Amino acid sequence: MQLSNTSKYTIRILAYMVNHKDRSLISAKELSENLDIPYKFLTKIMTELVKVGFIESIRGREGGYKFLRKASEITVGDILELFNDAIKNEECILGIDSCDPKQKCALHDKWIKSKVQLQKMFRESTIESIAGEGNKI
Amino acid sequence: MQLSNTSKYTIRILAYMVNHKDRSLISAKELSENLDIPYKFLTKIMTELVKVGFIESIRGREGGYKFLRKASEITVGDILELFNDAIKNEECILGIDSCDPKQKCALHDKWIKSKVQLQKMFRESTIESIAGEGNKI
DNA sequence: ATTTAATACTACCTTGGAGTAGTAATTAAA
DNA sequence: TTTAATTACTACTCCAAGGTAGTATTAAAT
Repeated sequence: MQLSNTSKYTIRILAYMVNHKDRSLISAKELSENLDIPYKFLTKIMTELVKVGFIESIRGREGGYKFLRKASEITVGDILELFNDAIKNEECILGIDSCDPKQKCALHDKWIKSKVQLQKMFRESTIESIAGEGNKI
Repeated sequence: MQLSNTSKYTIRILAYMVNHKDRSLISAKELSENLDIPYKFLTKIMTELVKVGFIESIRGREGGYKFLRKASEITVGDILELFNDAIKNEECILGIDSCDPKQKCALHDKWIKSKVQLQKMFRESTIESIAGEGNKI
């Protein structure tokens, strides 16, 4: 029960970029070293983030990445969605296909309560809120 | 963000066995068919459950499995522990090694709140409570 | 022009979870 | 004593996540 590394990395990458918004471009090398993420794996993620439009890339010497969207408009939930890592709403925690409000599995109601709280947390955690306040990244 | 199939299957297997406690033995075939779990994968899990002492097996014709422990004394949490599927208490949700109360990651406090609720739910959900009440299994 | 530092692309390797196949061992029934 | 029905064991396959390697492309600095 945990997030994928790709999601965890992405959250930290975007938060780092927002924390250094003053600088026009940030390189993969800097991100890799400061966030302790394997360089090659990181660049793979970055290319994906470029493709979905979260960031922009400038190639060539002195190149790097730039955060494109508003930090207050991207949430942890969005990132989890992107990497298919979110908690699916229909999905029964015990994997029972036909589990629904009429014929519930034993954990149904309790799980919904936890699930709603988790989803709320993910949805309300913007990159902006994660970046600021001297939080560890 | 979900449980492993092995954990899901095990919860349902044990609940089914408790629901049929009147019968002395239950076969892998019956479990596989009624719970819609791949036969070979199920027997692999059963052997594991025998090894950790949750159930007992009788080999040979007319053989099968028997629930050994008290249904009120095995929890979903125990099962998640068994398959290394539980939420680890020390583990930062963003995967930051040095995340602790003194130097927190941005999700730290919110995550703890959700985590505690989840752990409580898993710890309080005994096989007995899952089995009864006409719940879907 | 050449070099250098950067991103992008293609192809691979590794690991663990999930699942399958075949056979051995066991034991009651026939 | 043979057969049938069961669990146990060994050894695989398949797939996706995580990660690595090498090369191509780009563009500023020299």
